[in-house]
Amino acid sequence: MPLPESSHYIPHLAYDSVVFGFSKGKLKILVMEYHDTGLFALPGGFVRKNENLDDAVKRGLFERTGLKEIYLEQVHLFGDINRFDPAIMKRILEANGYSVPENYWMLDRFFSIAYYALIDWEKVTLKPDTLSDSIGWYEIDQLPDLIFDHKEIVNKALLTLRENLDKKLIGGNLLPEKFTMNELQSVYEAILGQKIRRTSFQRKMLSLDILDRHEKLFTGKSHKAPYLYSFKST
Amino acid sequence: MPLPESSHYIPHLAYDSVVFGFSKGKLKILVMEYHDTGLFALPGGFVRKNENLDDAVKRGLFERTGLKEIYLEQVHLFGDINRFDPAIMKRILEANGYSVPENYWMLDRFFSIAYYALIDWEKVTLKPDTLSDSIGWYEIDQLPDLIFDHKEIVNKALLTLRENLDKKLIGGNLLPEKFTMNELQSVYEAILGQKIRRTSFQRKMLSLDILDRHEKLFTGKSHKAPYLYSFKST
DNA sequence: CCTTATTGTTTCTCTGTGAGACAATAATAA
DNA sequence: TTATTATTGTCTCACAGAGAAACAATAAGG
Repeated sequence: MPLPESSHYIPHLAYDSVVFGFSKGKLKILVMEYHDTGLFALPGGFVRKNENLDDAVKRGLFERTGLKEIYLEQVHLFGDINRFDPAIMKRILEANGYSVPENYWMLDRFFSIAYYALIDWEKVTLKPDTLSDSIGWYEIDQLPDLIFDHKEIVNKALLTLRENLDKKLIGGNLLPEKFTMNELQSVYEAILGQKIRRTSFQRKMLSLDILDRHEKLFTGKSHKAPYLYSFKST
Repeated sequence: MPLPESSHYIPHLAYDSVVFGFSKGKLKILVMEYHDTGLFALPGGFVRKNENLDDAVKRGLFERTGLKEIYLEQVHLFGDINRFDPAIMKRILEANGYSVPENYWMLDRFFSIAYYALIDWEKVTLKPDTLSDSIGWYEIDQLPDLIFDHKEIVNKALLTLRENLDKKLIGGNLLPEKFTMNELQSVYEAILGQKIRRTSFQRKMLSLDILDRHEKLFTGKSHKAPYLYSFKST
């Protein structure tokens, strides 16, 4: 596969996505590792010249997760001069066997538009892109060192997610169709990074009138079985 | 003055700023009118190749308002293909007497990063840029037709401002150093677009412990004089 | 049938807000 | 000087929502 051509993409503009998933009570994000470099980064990419910005992000996420319908929110455009380091980009490309021309476009200054995505962890089929040999889930507080300002991007995305937690119905995007109140509470706790009072949370969620109650979930444990809930479709 | 050269600026990326001011009880924004076109637009500009994004926005606002220290918040990156219309840009340039080359960079597709700014209306000295013959204040609900998607940018900026109203201490940036509780309430009402209960507002503001109370303001009206307040510096 | 762990609900308290009442007061009119 | 008027600062009462804890229901195991 040849090096991507400048003529196909908008120069100086990249996107980086913070893909949140939830499993085993922990909030996690997707991180890629580039071939033979030990460098970790957020899944990102470039915008084609005839492509809407949002579509570019969706395309990148589809290629890596197999998901077509993804909940997306824009976070911030990072545009400091020093956020980008062409030496690192060159190292990544060369580690993949490319010989990089002197003024190759991917070594220029880059702005990055950050998005966060919320996905149901179970529905994902991970696939590394051509430059990387792994893509995987990392707990939010156990991330490896990330290139450029990607750590800052993660922090800003998490902050934005927290601010949106009450305004937008976020829980549903990180859980399967049906879930228990306890699971929903765990999602909120993982996002906020703190414990929530069980009874208050249940009362509030039920009073919002956004949940449908379904059959009970019998887990085999020796105690009362919890109800399953789903978010109302309308 | 020659046409701006492509080599000095980041291609495909512009910024547009929604500059909020407050006077006579109304929320207003700055709008420019381009020479001999009848076209109105938000004050915007381009990012120099060796310039931080935030600095570019500050530079543009300084040139038009004379203010160095401006409260800025990023709003959104607008990146749909169809948001930009090269014909309009060509018309603006030609109305200014330029002959525009075939593939001139300013006719390319543009992304626009939107910011809002909050300024003290009294401190501003307005100055149109070279392409426009006027820059002035317009009430938020009496804007002229704006080019491209600038109306949408205004709406999004206002929405973001509302969401930030409680989190960030916004009132102080739109008022002089000292102000009455009534003036502060008017700012909140103008931003929210609805009346607020006087007593609740006063009680809440005072309980937040963010205001210093100063001397009374004697307006000459025949009623009790209100106190002046300022935001605490720390 | 009793125990255990967890869930769903209820109760009590405290805080903050909506709504309105009331007192204070700066200038004007009598 | 005194009464009037408009607006401000404060207080009171009612109500809604959240924190904290108690209590009842119940699925499985012993």
